[in-house]
Amino acid sequence: MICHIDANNGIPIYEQIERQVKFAVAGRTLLPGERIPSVRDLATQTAVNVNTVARAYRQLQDQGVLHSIRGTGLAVAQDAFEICEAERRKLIQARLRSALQEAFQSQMSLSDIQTLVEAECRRLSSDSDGSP
Amino acid sequence: MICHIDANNGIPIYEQIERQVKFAVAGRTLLPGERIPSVRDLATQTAVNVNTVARAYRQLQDQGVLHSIRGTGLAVAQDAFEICEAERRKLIQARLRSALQEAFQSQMSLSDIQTLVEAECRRLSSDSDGSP
Amino acid sequence: MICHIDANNGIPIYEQIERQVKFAVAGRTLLPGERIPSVRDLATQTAVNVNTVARAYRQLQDQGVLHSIRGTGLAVAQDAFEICEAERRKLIQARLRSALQEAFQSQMSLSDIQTLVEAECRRLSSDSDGSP
Amino acid sequence: MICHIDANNGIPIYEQIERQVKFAVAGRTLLPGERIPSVRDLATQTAVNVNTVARAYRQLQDQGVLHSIRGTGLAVAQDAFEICEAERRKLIQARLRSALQEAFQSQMSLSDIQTLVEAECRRLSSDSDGSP
DNA sequence: GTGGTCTAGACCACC
DNA sequence: GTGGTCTAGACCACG
Repeated sequence: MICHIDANNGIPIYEQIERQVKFAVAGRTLLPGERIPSVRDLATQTAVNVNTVARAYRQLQDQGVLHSIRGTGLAVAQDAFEICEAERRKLIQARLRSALQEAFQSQMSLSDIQTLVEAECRRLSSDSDGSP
Repeated sequence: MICHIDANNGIPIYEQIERQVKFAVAGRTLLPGERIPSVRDLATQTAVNVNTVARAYRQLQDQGVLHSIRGTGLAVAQDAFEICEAERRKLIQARLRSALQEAFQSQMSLSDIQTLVEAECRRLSSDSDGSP
Repeated sequence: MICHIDANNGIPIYEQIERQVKFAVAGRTLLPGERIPSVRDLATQTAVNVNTVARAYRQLQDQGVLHSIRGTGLAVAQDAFEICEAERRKLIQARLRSALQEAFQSQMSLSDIQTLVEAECRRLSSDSDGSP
Repeated sequence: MICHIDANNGIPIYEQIERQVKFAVAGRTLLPGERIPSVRDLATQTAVNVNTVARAYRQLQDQGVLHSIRGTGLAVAQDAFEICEAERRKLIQARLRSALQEAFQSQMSLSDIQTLVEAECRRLSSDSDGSP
């Protein structure tokens, strides 16, 4: 599993890790039962402190996404996929909704909003498609 | 001018005030030259700390949206409308962009995203249309 | 609020704090809406590291027992009493159950168990009653 | 001898094994002189690491419950019954005591506690009695 | 080797 | 003043 951390984007590092693990599970990159990298491995790999990774993993355990096998490490829980998929949808929907709501409330017209959304979508797909 | 503050949504209170003032100017609710509520009034009205309101006002002054009238308080600057309109677009675009980006990065397909956006737009326009 | 910590009883310190806060709420010592000691205060008062107290408080927030008032501190949530009361009952019941179950499974007779329980209860009530 | 291990209940696995061996001896399921499963057998049978079983056995030897028969394995010591019976009482009493103590400290009344205990006892005896 | 806990000390944003 | 995050380094129990 690969994990990209941006230490200066305002979002707490442990939350970035949390989210990326969840999204990986929701996207079938991480399968139920599979072991995840040890805290020490992920810490060195991402140049983040061990405690920070441990915190992310701990919170994922609290949410039932991971479960610990004593002395052996952490693995994705059997029912993690459902949890993560629901979570992903919820997170994305919430942010999208608040953004659109703000746009709408500030008296921007619906067609203006649509135009903006389409422009962004084009940008995103071209970023991932052709030119890097 | 009415200002709604949510103390626990993660967005700094002073920033919420800033945004709402700017959006009010951009939406012609606050007109250039018009006086705005005193720091104390807005503070008591919104149950927010005086320092926090003062900070928001100060930053609005720094950006040229407000200007002080000696001994009388603060008023909307003459060229505030242009500033705020541009600002509004920028702010909304930024938030929308980051929301869409996240959706896209989480391996949600573009068509799924579009569907979600449309659903939200319908919800918003129906909220403002018929039933309150 | 007073909090007693035993650093060497095997139970994590943050968990001891968590439990004592919950029990205080369940026992009406801490009332909904009431402010709790700041992390720094409780830390010095109990001779525990600030981070450890902060962790306990954070987990209590996650469970909806506390809520933070930005820049002001933490307070007991409005519906904390119900949560804590249920939690208390659950915790106690679980431990009692597992203890009794073990006793029973090891072929100790029910009357023996009852005797043991009564002896303990007498000990406990006399500890708190008369002689210290 | 049958041994049930729960890898994630907080109690160290070696301790679970220790307890269960002792309780088996105290309950006349394992008789003095009888051989116990080899480290490897118990390990595979319970899906536990060999080292962990070895550790449990070693500690049982240290306490005089088991003794090694050169080249043949381990057997229950001749005076193991007395040791284990006393130990069983001690272990059960300790756990029961701490559970009751916690209940009491959390401001639950003695009569409430008694009620809870009785309910649990009823449940236990009915579980073993009629319906499996 | 694994995760878990704790400490100490620093820095930040917010009020 | 408040809580929140992060780092560094230590120690522990478990396998």
